[in-house]
Amino acid sequence: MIEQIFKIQAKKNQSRKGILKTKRGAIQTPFFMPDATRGFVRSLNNNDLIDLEMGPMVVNTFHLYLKPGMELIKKVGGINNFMDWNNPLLSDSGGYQIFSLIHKNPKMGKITDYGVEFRSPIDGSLHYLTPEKAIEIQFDLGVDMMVVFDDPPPNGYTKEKISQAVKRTISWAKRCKIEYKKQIKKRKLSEIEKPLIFGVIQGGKYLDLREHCAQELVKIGFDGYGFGARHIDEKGNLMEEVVKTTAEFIPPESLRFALGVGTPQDIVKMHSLGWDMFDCVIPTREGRHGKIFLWTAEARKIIQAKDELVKLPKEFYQIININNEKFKEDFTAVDSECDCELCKNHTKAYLRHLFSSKEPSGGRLVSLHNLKFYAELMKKLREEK
RNA sequence: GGGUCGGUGGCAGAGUGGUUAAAUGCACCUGACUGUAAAUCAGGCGACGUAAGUCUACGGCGGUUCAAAUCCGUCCCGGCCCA
Repeated sequence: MIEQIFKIQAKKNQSRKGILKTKRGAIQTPFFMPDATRGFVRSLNNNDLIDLEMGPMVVNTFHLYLKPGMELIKKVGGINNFMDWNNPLLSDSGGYQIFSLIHKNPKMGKITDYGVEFRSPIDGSLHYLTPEKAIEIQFDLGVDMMVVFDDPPPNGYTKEKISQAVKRTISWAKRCKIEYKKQIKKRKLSEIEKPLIFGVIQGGKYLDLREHCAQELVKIGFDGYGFGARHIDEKGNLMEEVVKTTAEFIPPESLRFALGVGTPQDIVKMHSLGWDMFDCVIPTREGRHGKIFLWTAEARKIIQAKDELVKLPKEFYQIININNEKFKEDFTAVDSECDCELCKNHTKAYLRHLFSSKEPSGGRLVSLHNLKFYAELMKKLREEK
């Protein structure tokens, strides 16, 4: 009998809480992973991330394969060693780069049913990624959780084109699973040592395509299933019905990974609809750009009082832009109730000065604050009765 | 004192008769960012007006011209060279 890797501890309506076991330790769900795409969370260091107690991070197959390259990573015994990071890691497969590089700019590569030719954003050189190769690289990285190579089309594509991407995603998922088994055998990995693997459900806004994709992936069998492509519409609003129904296509005992999600609001909503894992660049990227996430006074009270977060008003937080002129002579703290490095030590006026002077420590301070905000949010979701 | 080059929007700096409210960069203001080609990108940036538009502007004043930042005269200011 194989030990259960994901144990649901509590379930309320559709949202759930549980414990996920990985080779580098257990993780309570729901959780949010900061993106350390190239082996680092921009502007932060390991101690920052340990202090935040967020758990795992996300690294990227494509970016690490390009730089520093797999030869070097194999030499140091994997990406955890290279990063000096002993907590779990999840690697994304490079599938997203089909969307972010090629679908957005066809000059960046070519997609075929067999694999994908990428042009390196670093030096323009050509690289070929197949489902098999993406899996092999992720084994070489030595991560705890990996993702299949998938094809995430823009939501604006025709149903026919999205259907084609679904077909490709399913076929690639099969090849990934075969390669996954092959690698485990080849590397003689035990049940405890083997990484978890996630399928990714595509289908855009079309429920029948999502359903078909999910069914086929479940047949192949994965430890968890991701929501692929964008979960929001052109206006940035959550595609609630699609997200909700897709979760229902996934067996309850499997993990549900909302890739690239998202805003605090989207995370809360998707968790309430049955999703367990999240990752996004928003807290760090927007942090580097001067956008600060702040609890409203009311939400802060609820957070501290251990009330139900879902009962919060729709706007439980606000975002300020520290670059705005109105903060020029604002000598108050960003958030007087927050105990992060930024809020404890600096005024808004000083932080604005750091940004105005293009001093990178400004972006670092806000990234820290924003991740703390996300950490508090996730903790709150886990504490919900 | 003589010669010479020059004075353009917050700054730097193009433009040498009409296509110029004036390139470009910086600064400044605002916005975007969702499995990171992003310490990036987009828009705005003389005044008044929602707008069409109107007015005021290229050191000062005065000319030439249908038309001047651009040509002429003169004055003021600055750099360099000579005495």
